[in-house]
Amino acid sequence: MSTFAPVDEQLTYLKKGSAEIIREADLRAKLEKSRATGKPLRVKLGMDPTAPDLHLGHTVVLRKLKHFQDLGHTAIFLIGDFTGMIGDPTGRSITRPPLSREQIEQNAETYKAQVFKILDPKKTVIDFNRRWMGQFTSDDFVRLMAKYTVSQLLEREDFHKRFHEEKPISVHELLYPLVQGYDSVALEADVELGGTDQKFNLLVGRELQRSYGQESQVVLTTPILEGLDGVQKMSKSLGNAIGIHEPPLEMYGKIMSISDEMMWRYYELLTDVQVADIETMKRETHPMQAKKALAGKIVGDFHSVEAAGKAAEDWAKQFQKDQVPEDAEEVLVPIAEIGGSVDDQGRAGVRLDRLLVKCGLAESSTDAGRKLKQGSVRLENAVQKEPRIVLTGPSPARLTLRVGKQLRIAVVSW
RNA sequence: GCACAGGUGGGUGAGUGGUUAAAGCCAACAGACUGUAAAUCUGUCCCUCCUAGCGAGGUACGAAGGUUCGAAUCCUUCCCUGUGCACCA
Repeated sequence: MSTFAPVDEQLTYLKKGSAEIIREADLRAKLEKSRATGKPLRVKLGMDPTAPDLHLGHTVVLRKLKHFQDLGHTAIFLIGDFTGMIGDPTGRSITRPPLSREQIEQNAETYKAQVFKILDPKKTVIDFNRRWMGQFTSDDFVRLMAKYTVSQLLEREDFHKRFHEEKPISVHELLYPLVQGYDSVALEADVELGGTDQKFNLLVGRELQRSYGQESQVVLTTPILEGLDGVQKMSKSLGNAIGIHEPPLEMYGKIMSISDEMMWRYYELLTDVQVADIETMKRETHPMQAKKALAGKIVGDFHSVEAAGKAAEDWAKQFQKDQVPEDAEEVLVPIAEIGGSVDDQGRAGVRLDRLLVKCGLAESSTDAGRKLKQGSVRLENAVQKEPRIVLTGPSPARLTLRVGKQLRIAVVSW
C-alpha cells in the first residue's frame, strides 16, 4: 500500500512554481482523502500534438506533472490526437489551420518519446482522446453541446475579443473547450494541469464533470514561459524557442543569450533550485556565472552532465575566446553546388555569397550580398567583403565562416 | 440572396493615377559598445544576376481581366472576412 507524504508537505511542493490553484481548498481535500484511502489522485495533463517538437516552455507544466508523480499520484499524459484536429484556438487571433491525421499521429509518437525525458515512463499513463472521442456519436455530441451555452463560451477572452473585433470564429473552435472538458469526464480526473492560458478550458472541465455527475477536478495552472526575446511566450513559430532535442551547444548558447532578468524566471520554472537559493544567487553571484550554471543544469537535464561540460567549453571557445568549438556545425559543400569553378592549376574559385546561403548563414544570395557589404562576414576570422574567393590548397578545404554570432565550418570539395 | 464595410510587405498601419519596393512603428538581422545579457547609437530588412555599383533585371499591395503613356490607387467579374436585413412555406 502506497504511503503519501503529509498533506501540507505535498501542498508546499505542488504550489512552488504554479500560477494558480482552483481551488486550493479542494486540492487539500482531495489530498487528504487520497492519503486516508491510499488511493493516488488522477492527474491529467493534455497536449495536442500540433507541433512535432517540445520546447522548454512545454516542460514547465510537464515538470509540475512530474511533481505529482514524485508524490505518488497517477500522472496521465493525454495526447489530444482528436482535439489536435480542431486546433486549440487559445490565444490565437486567427483560426488555426487544421492538421492532417497523419501529421498528428506522427507528432504523437515523437511526443511520447520526448515527455519521458521528464516523466518516469514506468509510472506514467499515456492516453489518447481519440479513444473515446472516436466513438462519440452525433447524439453524444449534441448532448455534450447542450451542456454549455454560447455566451459561456464567448466569455473566454480570445473569443470575446475576436467577436467584438468582428473577426471570424469558426464553430469547431467553440467546440474545443467542450471536448477538452469532456476528456476530464472520460478520465475522471482529480486534477488537471495546464498553462495559465488554458484556464478557461480547464474550468470548463470542472463544469462538465459536475454536469456528468462527477466531482469537479482541481485546476492547477503554471506560468507561461517567455522565449528568448523575454517578451513573447516561447513558441517555435515565433522563433524564440529552445527545443529539448537541440544539441548541447546550441541549447547552452541559447540559454546564455537570454536576458539577466529572464534568467531568474528560468531558474524558477525550469530547475529544482529552491527559491531561497535563487535569492542568494541574485545577490552574490555574478550574473554571467549564474547564467552559465543555469545553462549547464538545463543541458544536463536533457543530455548529460558530460555533454553540459563540453557545451560550456565549446561555448566559451566560440563566443568568448574567438576560437572554433569542437562540435561546430559542419556543412559539406561540393563546389558545383555553389557555382564555383576550378582553373587548370587546381585553384578553386568560390562564390562566397552562395556558400553562405548553403551553410544557412544567409537567407538568400541577396541577403548574403548585403551581409558581405556590411562587413559582418568573417572568413577564418578576417572580415571578408568580396563575394569571390580563391582556394589554393588541396581539395577538401575547411573554411571557418562567421556571420555575427553564428559559426559554421564549410567543407568545400572540388 | 440583398446592402454596406473591409482584404497592402513577418506583424501593425499609411498611401486613393505618376519622384518610390511602396511612409511610420514593431519584430528580425548586422556593426559599435558589452558579460554573445540588458540599454543605447548606427546600418540593413522581396528575389535573381554580375563587372558588387548609391549597377542591371524580375516579381509584389486577395485573384483574374480591363481602362490608361502610367494603377496598390479607376472599372468589371470572382474569392474571402465581418456587419445589418432577408430567407428558413
